[in-house]
Amino acid sequence: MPEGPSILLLKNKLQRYKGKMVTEASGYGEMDKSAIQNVKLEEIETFGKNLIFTFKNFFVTVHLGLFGSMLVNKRKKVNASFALHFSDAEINFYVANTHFYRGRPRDFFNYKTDILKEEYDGEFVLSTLQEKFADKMIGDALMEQELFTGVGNIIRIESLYRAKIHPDSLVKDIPEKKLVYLIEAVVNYAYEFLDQLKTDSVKEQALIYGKKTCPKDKKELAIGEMGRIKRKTYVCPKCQKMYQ
DNA sequence: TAAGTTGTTCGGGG
DNA sequence: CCCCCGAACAACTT
Repeated sequence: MPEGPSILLLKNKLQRYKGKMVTEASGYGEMDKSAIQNVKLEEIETFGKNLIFTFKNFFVTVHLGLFGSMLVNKRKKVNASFALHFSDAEINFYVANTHFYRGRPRDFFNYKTDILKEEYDGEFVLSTLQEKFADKMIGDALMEQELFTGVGNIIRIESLYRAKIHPDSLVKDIPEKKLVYLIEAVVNYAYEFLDQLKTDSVKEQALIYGKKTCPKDKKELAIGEMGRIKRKTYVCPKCQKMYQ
């Protein structure tokens, strides 16, 4: 279910639990939950596709993968993999991967790469992209969470279309101006995605993701796996330039 | 009904 | 030691 914007939306929904006491944690996940007992939930944050629950000396990340979901004060038939309990409420996660960290999130995660954070730094992303990912195809590089934290398949497809770049173009062959435009398009579209989630219209409003033809000239899209990554890719071969 | 999917981790081989 | 790739995992929709 989730790319970065979906996780940010979940975070926003949970803000009312900030400052509340967590009475206990449960779930079949293997993470040690013994420290999460009668502790105050100090912050709820995100980093890319991770939801972060911050306590005084530790924090827990929750990642929903492809099939995960969250319910507040409701339960599914299947067991939760992780749950936080309050005196009068509960947050349940299904098919979620969790990690326990001692310390603070900022000491572990580089907020400069998170497409939905204030601290996002497009210049840092650009220079890292050119230095460390020059020989990769841009369609693959966009999925690297250490560089484009929070980008998933939909944001990848849609931002490449907006920037008119073919995903199989090597980073080193793409003019810097185009990369700058792409990096801006990623963030702009991520915020559009966030808005569209509120009306459940992400797929409807996508320009080429899940579509058969290009909205510009109604020509057929190329659809299939491209690059190294095993994800379905949508491209308009006419609009999106292959740099080489 | 079987296939497809907004994702990551792990381990083996090169 | 690093990179690459395939397998594994899981639940829900069409």
